[in-house]
Amino acid sequence: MAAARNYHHGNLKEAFLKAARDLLERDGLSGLSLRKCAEKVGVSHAAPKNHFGNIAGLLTAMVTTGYAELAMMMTADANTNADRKRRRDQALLGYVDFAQANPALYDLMFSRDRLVQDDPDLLQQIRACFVILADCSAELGWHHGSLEDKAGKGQVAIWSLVHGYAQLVTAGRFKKDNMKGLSILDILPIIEPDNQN
Amino acid sequence: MAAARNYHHGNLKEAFLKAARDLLERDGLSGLSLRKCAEKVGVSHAAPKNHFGNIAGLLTAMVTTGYAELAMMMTADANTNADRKRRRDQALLGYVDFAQANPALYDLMFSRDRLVQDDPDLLQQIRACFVILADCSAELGWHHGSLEDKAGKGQVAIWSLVHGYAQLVTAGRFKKDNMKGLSILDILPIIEPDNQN
DNA sequence: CAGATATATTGACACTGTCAATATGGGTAA
DNA sequence: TTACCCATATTGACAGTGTCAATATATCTG
Repeated sequence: MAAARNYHHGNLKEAFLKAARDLLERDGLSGLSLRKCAEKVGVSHAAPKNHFGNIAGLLTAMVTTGYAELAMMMTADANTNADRKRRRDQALLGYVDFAQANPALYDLMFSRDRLVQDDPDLLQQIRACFVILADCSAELGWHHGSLEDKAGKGQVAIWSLVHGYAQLVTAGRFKKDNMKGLSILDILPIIEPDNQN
Repeated sequence: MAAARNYHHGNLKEAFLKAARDLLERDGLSGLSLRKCAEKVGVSHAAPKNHFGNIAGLLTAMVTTGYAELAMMMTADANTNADRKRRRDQALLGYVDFAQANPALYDLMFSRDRLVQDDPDLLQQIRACFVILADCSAELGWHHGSLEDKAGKGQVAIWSLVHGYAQLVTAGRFKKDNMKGLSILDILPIIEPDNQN
C-alpha cells in the first residue's frame, strides 16, 4: 500500500516536520515544543520520540531539509546552462532569498547546541551547499598564492560574506538607510579584485 | 556605603551575570537556566526576577556586556595612535579573537528571539561596535558610486565578512584543510580592490 | 527609633522533554 | 482465515523550567 494512509496516522514524520516548521516561523524557536507539534498534528505528546528520538533529532531533521531547500534556491535556474558568473549571481541571490523567507529556520541552521552536529544526513546537505559556493568562488580573481590557496580563500571568503550578510540582514542589524537598494550583488564586487576596471 | 557588600548579598546582579556566563560557556545556551544561576550564586530560585524581570532580561544584560567587551577587543591598542590600516587589522583580529574565546556568548549576541531586541543599553553597545567597523571600512577602496554609497557599502561589507567568518569558524563549518593558517586578514584583501598591485 | 522601601524567599502553577510500561494496529507466515 | 510478531502510538509519571502572588527581611530615610 502507498505511504499515504499507511499506519495509524500515515507519514507522521513529515507531518511533524511541517508542524514544527510552521511553529518555528510563527512563534520563534523558543515557541516551538514537541508537545505543541504533537497537538497540532493530533497525536499524543510522546509520539515524536518514535521518529526523532529527542527534540535535537527533530530540529536536526528539519534543519537538514532546510539545507536541501537552500541548495535548491541557489541552483534554481541551473538548467539554463548559464555561464559561471550568472550561476554565481543566482546562487548568492537565492541564498539571501532563502534566509529572508525563513529567518528562524536559517538561524537554527547555524545553531551550536540544539542540533546533532555529526548527523550524517545533515553533514551531507551542508557539504552540498559548500560545493555550490565553491563553484561560485571559482570565478573570483586572486593575485597571490597557489591555485589551491586561491580556491581555499575563495570558498571561505564567499561563504563568510554571504552568510554574514544574510544573518545580519534578517536580524535587522543594518539600518534601512544603509541598505537602501543594496543587495548582496552590490557587496560582491569587493570580492573581485581582478574584475575592477 | 560602597556597593560591595551593600545588601543581603551585595552586587547580586553582577554575580548573576558572572554565573550565567560561566554556565553558558560550560553547558551551552540550552544548559543555562535561571534556577541554576540562582543555585550557583546561593540564593533562591526567584531572586533573578528582581534584577532582570525575566530570562530574556538576563540574557540581554549578559549580551550587552559582550558587545562592550567586543568593542574593547577591537580597540585594544588604539592608544598607540596607529594609522587607520593598523587599527583596522587590530579591530578585525580582535573581533575574531572575541568570537573564538566566547563562542556561545557570540552566538547569543546574534539570537533573534531570546533577547530584548529594543533594549536601549543593548542598542547603544551594538552601535558602538558598528562605529568601530565603520572606521575600519573607511580604508577600503571603491571605484563606483558616491562617497556616501561607498561608506554604506563598506560598512555592510566588512561587518558581513567578519561576522560570517567568525560564526562559521566558531561553528566549525570550515574544514581544517581550508583554514590552515588562513586568518581574517588573509580573507580581507578581497575587500580592497584599490590596494591590489 | 519607626516607617517605608527595596530586595529576597516561599509556595504554587502550567509547561517542557524524557522515559517505562502498556496498548494497538498492520504485515506476515502457517 | 488465523495466530503471531513487531513497528508504532498512548498513557502516566517524573524532574526540571520560567513566572507569578504572597510573604518575609534587611537597609535606608525621616
